[in-house]
Parts: sequence; structure tokens; C-alpha cells
Amino acid sequence: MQKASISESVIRRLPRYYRFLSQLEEAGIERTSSRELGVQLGLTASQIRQDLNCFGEFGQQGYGYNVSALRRQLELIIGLNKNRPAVIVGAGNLGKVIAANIDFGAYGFRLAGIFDIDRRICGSEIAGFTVQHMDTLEEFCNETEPLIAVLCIPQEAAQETADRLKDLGVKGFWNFSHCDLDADRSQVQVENVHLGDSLMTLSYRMPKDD
Amino acid sequence: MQKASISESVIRRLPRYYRFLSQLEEAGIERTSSRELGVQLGLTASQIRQDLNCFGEFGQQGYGYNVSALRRQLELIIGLNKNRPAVIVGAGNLGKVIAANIDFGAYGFRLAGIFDIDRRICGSEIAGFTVQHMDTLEEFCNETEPLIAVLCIPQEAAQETADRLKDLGVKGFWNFSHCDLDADRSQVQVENVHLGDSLMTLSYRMPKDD
DNA sequence: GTCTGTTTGTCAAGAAATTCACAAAGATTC
DNA sequence: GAATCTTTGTGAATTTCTTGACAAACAGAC
Repeated sequence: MQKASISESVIRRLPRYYRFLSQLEEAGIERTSSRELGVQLGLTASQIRQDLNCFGEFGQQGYGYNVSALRRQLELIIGLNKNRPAVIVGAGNLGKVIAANIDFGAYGFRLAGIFDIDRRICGSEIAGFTVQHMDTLEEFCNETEPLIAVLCIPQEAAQETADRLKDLGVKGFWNFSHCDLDADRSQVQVENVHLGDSLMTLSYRMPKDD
Repeated sequence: MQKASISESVIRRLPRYYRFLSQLEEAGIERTSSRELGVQLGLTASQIRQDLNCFGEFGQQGYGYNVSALRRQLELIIGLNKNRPAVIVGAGNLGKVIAANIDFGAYGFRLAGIFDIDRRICGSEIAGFTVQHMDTLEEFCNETEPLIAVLCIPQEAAQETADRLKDLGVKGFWNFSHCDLDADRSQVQVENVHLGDSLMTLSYRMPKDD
């Protein structure tokens, strides 16, 4: 499907393409072109063609791209059609919000369980799941084989927990802890989410008025 | 302070440098070097020196960098020492979590108010703030002059609300709506946070086992 | 105080990403 | 159905980003 190894820059743009095409499809628009997409997304038409061509030839000369077909292709490329089990580790404020508000199904996953170390939280219900204690993590993983883990735990516990989950077969980490996980990228994929970093870049870009 | 216009790539790395230096400082480590930082952060020493030199000469040959001094410099560069008013718009699940969990002070801002369109939510208290109705937004902005707004509202309302806030003098948007805001970057800065995009890149990087 | 070792700041080379440009192919018009 | 218009896919040019290399400067040892 893909021509060579895809650069990080391209990968980061794929979700935007997918989102925008979904919007077009919902709006009932049947066809589009790299020029049109470029204008809407603030990119050059050339870049969009270049990006898409990493994965195949989805357009037609003189016509452009069929919105639904291209959206579907991106869905397959990104893997959104799959249904891979995911586990949330850490049922504090953040864990709760993610459990309740992220539509894992829309991203090719399904939430399969929520865990926490605090026995006072265990047993309570979040998003239809009973919070389980970390002691039962091994059992759960052997049974359910989660492909990814969402880490919503304090910085101190993150690396250790990630290692433990890695040994249990988890292949991807969506990491909300305030640290960068250390991992051999050939074995495990890590997506760090640092809201603080994001806010800092905004802070940097604010007028300095010195 | 800065030598020329700073590239996006460099800006994105600054928060990581800052975070890591804060950790070193807390651990009581006094000095470090570009080589050491590079090993820890998974970057080349050359890149770190290049990045830092965009803003000045903070190191000393034969010695390296003083951790506290460099952290302090980055603090100033990013603007974390400031105290600029911020407003949260949208007091649903996400708005609540952000209000309660983001330490705005640590990023050079201070939370000054929370707004929502839903009168049933207005009047309730979140993180010490009484949720105000959007009708009173103009009054609030004239008084408090928030520099940034955190948008935690549905996609449909995002662009309109952003325009309204822009007219009220807001210069930056931390946008959690599921859309990319359209804005003249010379007047207004937008930092889009798309958790869905983040999860999609993880989905893409998962084994395909076809 | 001299000598050795380390590390910076910077320039240049190399690599990567983006944009340009255009032939080829098909759509659309008349 | 011929002529014109549009748009893709792609190789090359350009720009941007990253890495390599080294002189200059200082630290630390003796």
C-alpha cells in the first residue's frame, strides 16, 4: 500500500485530511481537488498530492478526488476501521474524562477496561466500566490482550507502569503523564500528549510588549 | 533577544527543554551540557546548541550550561513568568477538567473566568469560579481584558465564538473544539489541540498484521 | 602557571521537506 | 467527436532543518 517509509510530517497531516474529508462527505460534497483541499487546509496543492501519493493513486486526472472514496482510503490507511482493545490506566480526573469523552470506536479501538491503584476508586463505575485494581492487570491483559494503554497516571509511576504493560504485550501508549516515556520504538509506539507544552507554545507566541 | 525568526520546529522543542531542565533543577543538579541533554532527550548535542543559540549564548565553553540559569532563561523566553488573564469558554466536561487541572500560573497565565451558553450550568462553581453566561462576555472582557481564551465548545460554535472574542481583544486561542480555527495569524495565535488526531497517529503506527 | 581535556558557538555540509513545473490523462464543452 | 480545460502524479529545484566539524574559550589537574 505505501511506497516507502512515511515521514513523521506526513503522518501528522493524515488525521487532518481525514477529518476534513469526513466533513465534506457529511456536507454531501462528492468531489474535491488538491487545490481545493489546499485552500481549505492552508496547505499547497502540491503537498497534498505528494502526501496522498505516499499511499497510492487515489485521484483522477481532470476530475480530482472522490470525497467518499478518499475518506475511506484514509480510514483504512490510519486503521480507523479496526477494533483493537484499549485499556485506561489511572482513573483520576483525566482518566475519567477520557473514558467518558473519547469515542475510541471512531479511532479503531474499543475501550475494554479501566484500572487504578487506589482501592477507594476501584469498584466505582465510569463510562459503563467498573474500575479494577492494578493487582488484576496481569489477569486482564492475558484475557483481553489490549493493544494500547492510555496512561493517566502521575509522572513517577509512568515509566514503571509502561514497562509492566509492555511485558504484558501492549504495543502502544497514549501517554498523558507529564513525562516523555522512554521506549524502544521498534517494539512499542508512544504518543505523548503534553497539554502543558501546547499551552507553553501559545505563551511563547503571545505579544511580548517589552 | 532572538536572532531571527524562530522556526516552528524549534518552538515545539522549547517546552521539552524547559520541562527537563526543571526536573534537573529539582533534582539538585547544577550543571549540564548539550551532550548530556541530547542523550537524555534523544536529540543531537548539535541541535540543542543550535536551538538555544537562537535566543542567546547561555553556555560557557569547557563548562556547559548552568541548569538553573538556563531554566530561568527559557522561562523568560517562553513567557512563563507573566500573569496574563485567561478565560475558559465552555463549561462542559472538558472545560471543567481544564479549569480544575491545568495550572495556568505555571504557564504564565491566570484563570480569570469561565463562561457557558447553557443557563442550567451558569451559577455553578468550578475551580473556585462561578460559571457566567455568554451574554455577559462583553462586559467581562472589557473589564478583565483576557489575553487568551480556552475554547471547549462544540465545533459548530467555535469559529463564531472565536471571532467574537477576537473583536473583544483576545489575542490567543487554545482550541479544543474539533475543528481548525480560521484566523489571520498576524493578528491572532491559535493552538489547536486535537486529541483525536493524536490517537489517530497512534492508530496508524500500530502493527498492521495484514 | 602550564597543560590537558571539555564544551560552546558557528559555519558548512548533508538530509529532509516543500514547492515548482509539466507531461499525461481524463472531464467537459460545443 | 474535436478542442479546450482541469487535475493528477512525479521528477527536479528549492527551501528548511539537522548534523558534522572545528576554532576559540574556559575548567580542572598538577
